[in-house]
Amino acid sequence: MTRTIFIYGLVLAAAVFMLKMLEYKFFYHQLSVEIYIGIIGLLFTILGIWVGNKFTRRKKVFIAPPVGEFKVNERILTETGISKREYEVLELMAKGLSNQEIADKLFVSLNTVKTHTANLFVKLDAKRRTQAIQRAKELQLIP
Amino acid sequence: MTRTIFIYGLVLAAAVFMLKMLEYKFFYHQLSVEIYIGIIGLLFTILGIWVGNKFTRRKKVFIAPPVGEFKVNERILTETGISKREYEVLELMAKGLSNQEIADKLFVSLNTVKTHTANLFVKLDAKRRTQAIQRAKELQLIP
DNA sequence: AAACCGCTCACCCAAAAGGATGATTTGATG
DNA sequence: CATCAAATCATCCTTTTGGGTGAGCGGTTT
Repeated sequence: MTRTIFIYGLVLAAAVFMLKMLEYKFFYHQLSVEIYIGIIGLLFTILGIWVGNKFTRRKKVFIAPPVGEFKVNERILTETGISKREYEVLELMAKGLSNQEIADKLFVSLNTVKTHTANLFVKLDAKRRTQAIQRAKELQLIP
Repeated sequence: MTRTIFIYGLVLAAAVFMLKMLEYKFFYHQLSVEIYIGIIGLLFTILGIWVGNKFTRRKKVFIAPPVGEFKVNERILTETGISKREYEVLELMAKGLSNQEIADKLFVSLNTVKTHTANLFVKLDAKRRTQAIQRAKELQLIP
C-alpha cells in the first residue's frame, strides 16, 4: 500500500514532466488549452482508475445459501432456563452483532444486554460469546 | 453503465469548465503551471478512482445449497485468499477458543494469532470474530 | 538478484467484552 | 398480599479484541 502510493507519486511526477516537455516542444500554441486540459484529464483519469483498482479491493458479494428447516429444541430451552429475552440476545449474538448493536435493536441499554449475555454464559456453561454460540448450536437452540 | 459514462462526461465537462474559470479569474499568472497541472491531475485522479470503482464493480457469487454432509468450499477458500494457517485459526475461533488458547494450541504467540485474525476479518469482510464465524459458515468454509 | 508472499512477532492504543454486585420495576402466582 | 422471576440499568474493574504499523525470515516467482 505504501509502495502503491510511492508508485503513484512517481507516475504522477513522470506524467507532469512529460506534459511539460510536450508543452514546450510540440503543443505550445498549437493546441488550444481545452485540448491540453483534456489530455491531462484523460491521463490522470486512467491513472486514477489504476490506483483505484489497486486500493479498493473489489469485494465479491456472496449470497447466503438457503438453509433447511430448523426446529428449536424446546426441552433443552426450558432445561437450561433461558428466558425469552435472553434467547433473543442469543440469536442476535449468533448473527455476529456486538452488544451495542443488540442493545440498539432491542431498544434497551448496553448494560442490560451485558447482563443477559452474562446470564447466558452461565446457563450455557460458556466463557466467551463464541463459545456460547457454538454451545447453543450443539444444543439445537439456534440453527 | 451508460449513465455512468454520461455522468462521467458531465463531471469532466464541469471540471474543465471550472478550471477554465479559475484559470482566468484567479489563478492565471498567479500560480505556476506545475501547481495548475497538479490540481487538474488530482481532480481527474479522484474522478478516475470513482469511475474505476463504478465499472469494476463487485460481482455476485451464488452459492450452491448445502446438501448432505459438509465439504469445504475450496473455490471460495482460494477466492478469499485465506491461507492454511489462517484457516486453522478460523477453525479454532469457530470452536469458541480465545486468541490466547488458539496461540497455545498452535504453538505461536498471541500477537501472531491476532495478525491472523485481523487478516481473516478483512478477507471475510467481518468486524468481529462472531461475524467472521457466521460469514465462514455461510461460505461453507466451516461446518 | 529483486520482488513477493506467508508466517512470525512486537508495540501501542482504543474499543468491546466480561465479571461481580446491587438496585428498581413489573407481572405472575401461590 | 407477599413473594419470586424476569427484565431493566448502573458502576467498577479486568480481560479480551481489534486496528494500525513495522519488521524479520524463509521460500517462490520473475
